Amino acid sequence: MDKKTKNLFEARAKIIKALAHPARLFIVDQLSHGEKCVCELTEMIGSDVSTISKHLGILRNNGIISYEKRGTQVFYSLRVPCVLNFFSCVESVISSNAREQLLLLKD
Amino acid sequence: MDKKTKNLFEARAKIIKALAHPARLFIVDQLSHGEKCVCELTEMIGSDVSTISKHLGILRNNGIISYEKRGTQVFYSLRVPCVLNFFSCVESVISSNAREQLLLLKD
DNA sequence: TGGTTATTTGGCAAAATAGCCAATAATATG
DNA sequence: CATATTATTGGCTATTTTGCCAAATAACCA
Repeated sequence: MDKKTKNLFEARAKIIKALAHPARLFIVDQLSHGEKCVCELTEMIGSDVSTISKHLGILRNNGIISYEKRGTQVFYSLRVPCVLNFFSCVESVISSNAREQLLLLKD
Repeated sequence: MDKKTKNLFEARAKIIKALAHPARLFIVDQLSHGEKCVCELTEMIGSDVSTISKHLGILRNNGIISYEKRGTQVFYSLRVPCVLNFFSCVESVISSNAREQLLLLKD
């Protein structure tokens, strides 16, 4: 694999890795319904604020979400809505796996 | 976040995590052109066979690829082609980030 | 059967990730 | 200004992931 190809796939993996966490997927899902402040997301997820802030930082640094500061609050929104397309495919993988499991049980 | 929601997003993250590695993305990309044996993928990627085999195991265990044994070789193929849709979105994130970088340089 | 090739598995050390607490920064408000 | 609120950052430990080597497994062939 030449260097250029390697860089390409590393860049792609970096973006996907930024999404590869339950809390971060939940955040993306929530932001698809409109902007949310850190406190709202923290409330919903139920981890420490610092933890949520770090998750937001990962999504932000990878250009998946954007933010706007208003007063003491920071509001995040989805910058690249196409990531929502991931969900339907992931869902089909999950149900396909479940069907496979059922088939195996029949043996 | 209730338990059901938590489980849902954990299941989704597990699938996405399985894809979140340069070598594994490369494998998915290659398999989109047709089945490949472990030796071919190993040759292309240039890591140890055992490393490639473990990557394949992760994709396989998450239902993203399937395999068929023929003789001493094992041929892998893409089980859920919709994961290829990820690439175009990821690409748009990357180019959007690049444009953002350019804007920042102008300041 | 013995040897060869292809692949997987076990085990280990290094690196990356996650999540908490404490400390800091920024802004609003009395 | 002092204090409260909201969010980010630093630092730490625990956990997970990665990738190599060595060993085991499987199928083919002489």
